[in-house]
Amino acid sequence: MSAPSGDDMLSRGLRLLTVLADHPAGLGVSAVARTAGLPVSSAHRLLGRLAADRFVAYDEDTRRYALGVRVLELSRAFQRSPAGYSAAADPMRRLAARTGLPAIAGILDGADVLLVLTVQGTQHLQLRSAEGTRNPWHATSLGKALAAALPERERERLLAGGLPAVTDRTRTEPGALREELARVAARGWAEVDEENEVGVRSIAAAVPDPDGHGSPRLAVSLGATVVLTSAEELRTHVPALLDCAEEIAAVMG
Amino acid sequence: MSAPSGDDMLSRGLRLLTVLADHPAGLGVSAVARTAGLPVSSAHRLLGRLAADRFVAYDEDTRRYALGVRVLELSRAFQRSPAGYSAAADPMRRLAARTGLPAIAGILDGADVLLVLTVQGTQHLQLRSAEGTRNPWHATSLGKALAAALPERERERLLAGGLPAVTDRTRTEPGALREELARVAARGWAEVDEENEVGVRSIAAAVPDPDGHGSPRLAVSLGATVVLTSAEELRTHVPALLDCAEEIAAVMG
DNA sequence: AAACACTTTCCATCCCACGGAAAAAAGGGG
DNA sequence: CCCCTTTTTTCCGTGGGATGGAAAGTGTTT
Repeated sequence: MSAPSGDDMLSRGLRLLTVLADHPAGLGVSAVARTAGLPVSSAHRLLGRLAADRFVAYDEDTRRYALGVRVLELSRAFQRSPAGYSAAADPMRRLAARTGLPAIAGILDGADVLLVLTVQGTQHLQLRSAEGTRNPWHATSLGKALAAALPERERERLLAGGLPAVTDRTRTEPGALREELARVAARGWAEVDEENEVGVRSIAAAVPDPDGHGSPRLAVSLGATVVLTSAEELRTHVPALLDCAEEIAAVMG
Repeated sequence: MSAPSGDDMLSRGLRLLTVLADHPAGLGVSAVARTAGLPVSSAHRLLGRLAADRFVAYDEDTRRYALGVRVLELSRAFQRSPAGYSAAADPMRRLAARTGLPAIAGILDGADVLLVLTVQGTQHLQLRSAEGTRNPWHATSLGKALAAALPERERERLLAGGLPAVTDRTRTEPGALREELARVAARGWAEVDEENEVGVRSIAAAVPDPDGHGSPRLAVSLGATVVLTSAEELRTHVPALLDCAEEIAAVMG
């Protein structure tokens, strides 16, 4: 809820990393310091340390800092870890093969859905590897599926946290969304129609919690373009989607 | 050469991250402290900060720490940055489509080749997304292609740095390897035959430096299994490989 | 040339990271 | 069930190093 990070050297350094993550083209010392809210000399020192460990790359010519190669290694390790949900990859591949559509797995992280695994479909709609992307929970089918399965307290907290419009189809009314989540919980899957991105619709189902208790951490979705796939056609894949979700639950148990 | 990192709070925290990266299953406080060479209380404090920023995930039930979701976001940002070589993706996709083989791009990082971009081939040989993987430079075609294009000083430093055997086909003689690199430099492409992984052969070409001066940072390779593709057949793809390397150079210039 | 913006270095002050130690908690045998 | 071991967590006094303002160095714009 409140500021998650302290202000020690470590948290400051990590903050610099996220600042650089928001500026892939690279940033100078003072620009980094400005956006991170730090004195220039401190930023300079911290960036030096980070660069020594190659978590940031320093371009001597342009005198700019950007993320370094070490972050790649970390993410690879993460994706292989249980938290990386690599166990979900095989069921998702089968789902994508059966339906021809791209399959995406995501988790709820704060008020965002974080995409953790993507499998390309066979159609020529190739979504760029989106792992690590954030989206507002209320604008995505993954987010709705996950929110619907949440304990009431947390679900209400999400609803109270603000529902900004992403497209002009995004639901922004807490009341209407609450009702939709009830329907989602009842039937076991969620749906989104150009609420997050114009031209894209998707369906999603939460992966049942293998532990039996607690709410699902993970959800799977199928995406499609509105021009190629009607809402009705997309719904025909709901059984396959639910199968996949249960397969994943079985594998992770 | 020497220890690259200092021993302040920041470097220690980053070291903990790499420790956790080596243990995807998760580790307890004392195990982390042991492998990182830190007092338990210090590791405990640092892990707490890292967890507060969600760079590590803490499982309250098992009391184990593992990498957290924030690293995913960082890597995504990295892959989109110029250093992530996303510009190479399109030429590589074309190369993979033309040849049917998986294409891989890598850079030299110390004595290792770090894979930064992979594109699946159309054959059923699907290499697992390998971005972030390290391999000894002298056992890979990418490494040979990059080393051959290096200034002599640096190339000799690599040769002097030790050439451990990976498979029983790995070249471990500095003299022989030096000669091979000379041939690679002359003809513009490198080749590897089960020197890094049994059953896999590959060819690689360095991407000419767009700046004109300086040595290439990036190389592209095509991989194949020995059972499906003979060395001769693989060599027929050399022109396509060189084309791709030049396309990438053009795009990045 | 002068004014400006940025990067890098320097250093005295002060704060906070440090780690040993102890407490608390969690297993694990007998 | 209790004792013993291992691990996790908390506590706290000390000292070293992080801190940030200022100045020097560097390059760019008007």
